[in-house]
Amino acid sequence: MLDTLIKKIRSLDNFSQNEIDFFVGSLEPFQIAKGEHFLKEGQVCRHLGFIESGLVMYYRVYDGVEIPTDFALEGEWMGYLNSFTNKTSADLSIKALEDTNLLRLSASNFEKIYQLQPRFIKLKDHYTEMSFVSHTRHTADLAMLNAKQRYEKFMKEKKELVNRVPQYYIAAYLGIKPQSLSRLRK
Amino acid sequence: MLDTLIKKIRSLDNFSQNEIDFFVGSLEPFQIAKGEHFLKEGQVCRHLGFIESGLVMYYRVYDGVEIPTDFALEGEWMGYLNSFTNKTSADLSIKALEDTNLLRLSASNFEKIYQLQPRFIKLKDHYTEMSFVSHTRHTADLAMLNAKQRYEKFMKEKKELVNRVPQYYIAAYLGIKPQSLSRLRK
DNA sequence: ATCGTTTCTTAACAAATGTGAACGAACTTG
DNA sequence: CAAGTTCGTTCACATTTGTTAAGAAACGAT
Repeated sequence: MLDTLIKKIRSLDNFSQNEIDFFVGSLEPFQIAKGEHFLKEGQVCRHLGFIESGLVMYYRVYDGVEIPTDFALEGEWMGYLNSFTNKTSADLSIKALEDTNLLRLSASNFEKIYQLQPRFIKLKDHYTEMSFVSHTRHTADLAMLNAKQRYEKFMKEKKELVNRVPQYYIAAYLGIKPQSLSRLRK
Repeated sequence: MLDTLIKKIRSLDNFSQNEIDFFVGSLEPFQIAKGEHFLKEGQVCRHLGFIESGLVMYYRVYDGVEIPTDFALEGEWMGYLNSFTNKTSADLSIKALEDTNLLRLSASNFEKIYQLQPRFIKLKDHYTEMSFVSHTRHTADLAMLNAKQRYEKFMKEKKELVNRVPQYYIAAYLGIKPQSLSRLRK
């Protein structure tokens, strides 16, 4: 999985082996047990994490109901960049839906990496873009498609999640009641 | 309106008068007529704009239908930061819903400002955060609230927009058919 | 001001989604 | 393994939202 990470970094810019090594050396292994939080609403996000294995959910609590806004799984970065960058308290939470192994990068280590080679900012910029684009897509889906279409699109585009995320979270993510999702599945 | 802008910038960090002057001097006045585009899908966003007067809409086209994802009005910054920062082609468009006056900041001028004082990056970081937060809120609203609740929330929180954005755009933004919105208004 | 176009409203009906309740399956915990 | 809990399914019924069509109102261009 580290290969994947390095490949991803290289694809962003032409970093030297030295720089890559320094970057990788700044990561620390970290585990989150299923159900535990990586980030809680109100906290400042002090790390980004590269997921080696497992699955996490970003969510917002609305009237006591957890509404997922995104998911991330092995081979992807996770964390709340706004909070990480601006040190503002997060307005959403991130928790593990499975036991999850991370390579964690602290804000202070990111600072050092940036001092060494400012082009590493591209990592953040790229990740911001990915995350923003995926969000506005989902928003447009919610605004434009009916429940059935949203579910079909989810099935088609998020195959990896279908059997790993509980139905009721998928339902909430799609803006559907669990019973209705159950009906659609027939 | 320039006062507002300067106040906003000062609120982000303790910039010197010199730096502020340099920043303001990098802006160029620019007009967009109602219906004209500031950015079209597929283009790279080469400017940010501070809106002096007017109103613009960010939108995505879905099956020939324009789905607004956000609005911006006088006193606010506009532009597609992902595209601006990463020089990637935009996956959404921005057009004026009213004749709009901007102070425009080009990517190359932003570069110069950043050379002078790297802390100006906070402008972008802050703006990214605002925009991301407002998006995930809207997403959660679409997923969680029914049409009536979404409309009521919009009426309450977006008073400035209610009478300036055409109904059918408000409807599309809220994920409702125009006829249904009309019914709700009674 | 007039004509043509676009936007908004209304209504009847159809379709989709929510609600509440019940039940069994699957998963935890002791 | 047993008991308790959570999760997923099903159903009947209520409510919301979409659809189609028509006309009224507002807007723009000549």
